[in-house]
Amino acid sequence: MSRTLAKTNYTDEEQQIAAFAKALGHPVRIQIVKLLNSQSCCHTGDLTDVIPLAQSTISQHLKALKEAGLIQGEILPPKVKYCIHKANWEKAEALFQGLFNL
Amino acid sequence: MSRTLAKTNYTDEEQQIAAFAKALGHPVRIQIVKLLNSQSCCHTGDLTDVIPLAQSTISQHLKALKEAGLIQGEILPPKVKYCIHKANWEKAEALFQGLFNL
DNA sequence: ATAGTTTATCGTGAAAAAACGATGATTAAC
DNA sequence: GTTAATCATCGTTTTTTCACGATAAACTAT
Repeated sequence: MSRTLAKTNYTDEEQQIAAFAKALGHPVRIQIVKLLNSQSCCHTGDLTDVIPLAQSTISQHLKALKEAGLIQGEILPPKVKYCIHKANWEKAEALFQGLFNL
Repeated sequence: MSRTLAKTNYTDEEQQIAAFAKALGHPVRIQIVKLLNSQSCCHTGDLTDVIPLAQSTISQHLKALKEAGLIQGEILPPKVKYCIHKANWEKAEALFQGLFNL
């Protein structure tokens, strides 16, 4: 079976750092992670108060950050508490540091 | 005149780091900046040898990195020599460092 | 002048991102 | 059981990204 005719040929590290970078590639998401870092955590509602975007839009951005692994959400009915995913955050930090200190 | 009904309200810093992150948000572009950092500089042709993508596609990615300010190109006919834009690279480094050390 | 090399740009198509309103799901409080 | 609150998901539209081939631009070398 011939699959992947066009080889991808990126290292895991390259893909990982690109994924982190992509997740941080929007000013709203920068705002969000900065907020989550300053306060230890916060709810979606807190964000909709601060950010002039529709609630559904903010939810989408949170999903993007979550899928990249940079944040995590704890369901705490009827709210959801979002926090930085510390382990992955530090992983991202290390990757960027490695990239810039070549 | 009413313009900008939906206020943007991002700081320059947030926009700047998001722009840098966005430019780094693709594995090929990570590969490219890594290459440009290891060798001091290189030509587009060198990249097309290493990366299995069409020449026009690579040129597009170089353009994205250039517009973000992370690299610069010196026309050296008939070739173009690409290098890291050192000042902006260090600016990006500082911004990411600031983001991660909150 | 002709031909060759190198790179950017144009035009296109497919896929993903960004934004919104509306709807659903879940739980708390009454 | 109704109602209110909180958040995610769905469906949609618009814009942007990614990739390609083809063409154009610029300079070398013959």
